[in-house]
Amino acid sequence: MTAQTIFRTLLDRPNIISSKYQAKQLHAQILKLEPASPTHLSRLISIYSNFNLLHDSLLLFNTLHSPPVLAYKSIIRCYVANGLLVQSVALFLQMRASGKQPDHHVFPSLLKSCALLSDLKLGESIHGCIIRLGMDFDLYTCNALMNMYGKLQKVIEPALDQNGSLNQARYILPKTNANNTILNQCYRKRNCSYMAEVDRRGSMMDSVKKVFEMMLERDVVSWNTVIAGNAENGKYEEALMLVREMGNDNLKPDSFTLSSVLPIFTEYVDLHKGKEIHAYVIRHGFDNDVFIGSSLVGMYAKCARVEDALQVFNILPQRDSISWNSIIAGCVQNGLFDEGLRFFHQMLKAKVKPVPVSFSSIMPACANLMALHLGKQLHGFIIRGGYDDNIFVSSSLVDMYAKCGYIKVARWIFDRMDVHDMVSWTAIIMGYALHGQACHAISLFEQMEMQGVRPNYVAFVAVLTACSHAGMMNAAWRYFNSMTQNYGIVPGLEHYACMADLLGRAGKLDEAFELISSMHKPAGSIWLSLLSACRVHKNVDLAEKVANKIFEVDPENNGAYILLSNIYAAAQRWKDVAKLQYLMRNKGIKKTPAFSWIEVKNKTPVFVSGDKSHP
DNA sequence: GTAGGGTTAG
Repeated sequence: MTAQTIFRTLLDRPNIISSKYQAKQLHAQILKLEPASPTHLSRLISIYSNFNLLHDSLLLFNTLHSPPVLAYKSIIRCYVANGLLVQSVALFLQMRASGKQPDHHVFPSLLKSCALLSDLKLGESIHGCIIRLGMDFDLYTCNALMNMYGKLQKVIEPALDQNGSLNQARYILPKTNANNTILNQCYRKRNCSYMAEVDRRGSMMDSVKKVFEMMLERDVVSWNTVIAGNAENGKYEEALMLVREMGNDNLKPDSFTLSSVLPIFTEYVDLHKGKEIHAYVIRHGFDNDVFIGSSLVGMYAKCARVEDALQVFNILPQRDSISWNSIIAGCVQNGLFDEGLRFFHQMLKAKVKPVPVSFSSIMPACANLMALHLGKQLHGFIIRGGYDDNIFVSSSLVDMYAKCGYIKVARWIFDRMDVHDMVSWTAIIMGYALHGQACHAISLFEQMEMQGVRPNYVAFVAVLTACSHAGMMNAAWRYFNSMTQNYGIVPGLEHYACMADLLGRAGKLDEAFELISSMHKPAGSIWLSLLSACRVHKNVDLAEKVANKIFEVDPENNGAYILLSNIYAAAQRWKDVAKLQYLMRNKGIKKTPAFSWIEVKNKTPVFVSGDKSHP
């Protein structure tokens, strides 16, 4: 066999080339032997682009006068893999202009570009092109189409208002990561005007369904794509139904299916179903899968099973930044702040680069520990790493500074955010509420409503807390009623607690009693705040009634015993005090002293009740 | 051509 035959064989079967080094060797040898033909050069480009060597591919590509489809396809794929999305679309247009017929290898990467650019119009026109070329029955192309529509739904749906038209302020343009700024800006301008035209002719999930139903053959990727599309867009029952249906095509759930399904049970806080999936994972040998590992950690953490989450994390054979984030968030969400911080440090030590999620997961630990010093250090890290344009990161910073006592810094960060979502509004409103600045809190709440951002359950907790701290009874009732009437949110324990607290402090004890009694299942904690109001307003009769309510639902509530005993003492009913203390001794009830702490000048003094040791 | 993790709660 001559050298030429060997190289031709290699070029015909590019899979034999197994490293970048081999690819470059082959290139060098071919250059030495003969002037390479466009076909051979295209195959080399294809090999280079498979190894993601964009620079080498482009150098070769630019030597071609009329590049063959294979060369175009390889460069487009390589552009997308390197995040040069605008360039990939531009090259596709150039290819069409040169009269080349795209084959079915071109579209999957191109459709991925549309998804990453969040450009529905472009995606739909490429879909049209696919249909005209008769490629709408190609398996890979259809899978990519479904993926694109599913991803677009996820970005566009939340930015649509009630009329189905796009709210520009809520539509966040993706970062195109292109190094050609002018091209990028042109693209964004075009994209904006396109997006403004979007009317909701039907949801993009309908398009996913249509493509799926039209397909002649479906493989496991097709099923996984349509399952993930439904799961990511909150259509949980549809997703689970599809998992059951894929068996009819003789397909079994694989690791992709499972990591799309697990977050559903996490969302449902369904430990039982989650464990069933865990068992399936173990039986089918998916327990080394880092994707599934992260989902399992998240599922156990959400179900308050931190021990199980830790166990899954500890036996993971490999960890990436997402599995670290899962365990960090899992600890923090369950109140294990120090453990969360320890994992964060361990992650840095393991040389895993933090991502925005790492910061938004760890920051609540600083906020709840009121660890200002640490929070500031992380803030520095965030600024240096350029993570501060992330809405999750900024919201967590607003919350941290507010909780650590720096409401002005919190407001400064809030004002410098590009866009505000409901959570960032809620964080700053709650900040003002905690600082007793109800006017600011209420004014911001109204600004939020005016900007068309719908408050949710937590946002009402924030504004009601503000009212309650400032004794603003009328405003509180207005918001409490507006919650159900205008937004259809059923008031929960926290909302009732604010109202009861407010009524109690104002001395309207009977009204408070009535309000709490009207609740479905009032918890002990809410009665306790009324009991405390009874003490302030010296109403012993009601206090006894309230205390009995607490003992009914929570017989071990030591706060209730202490409060009632104090109320008796204040009324000089010493016999009742003694009776109560006898009862407490019998039941083994002891009050754990509460304490507070605050970080001042890098020191954290701790206070107990009546403590005068710190000047 | 397909997957996992995040901010707000007296």
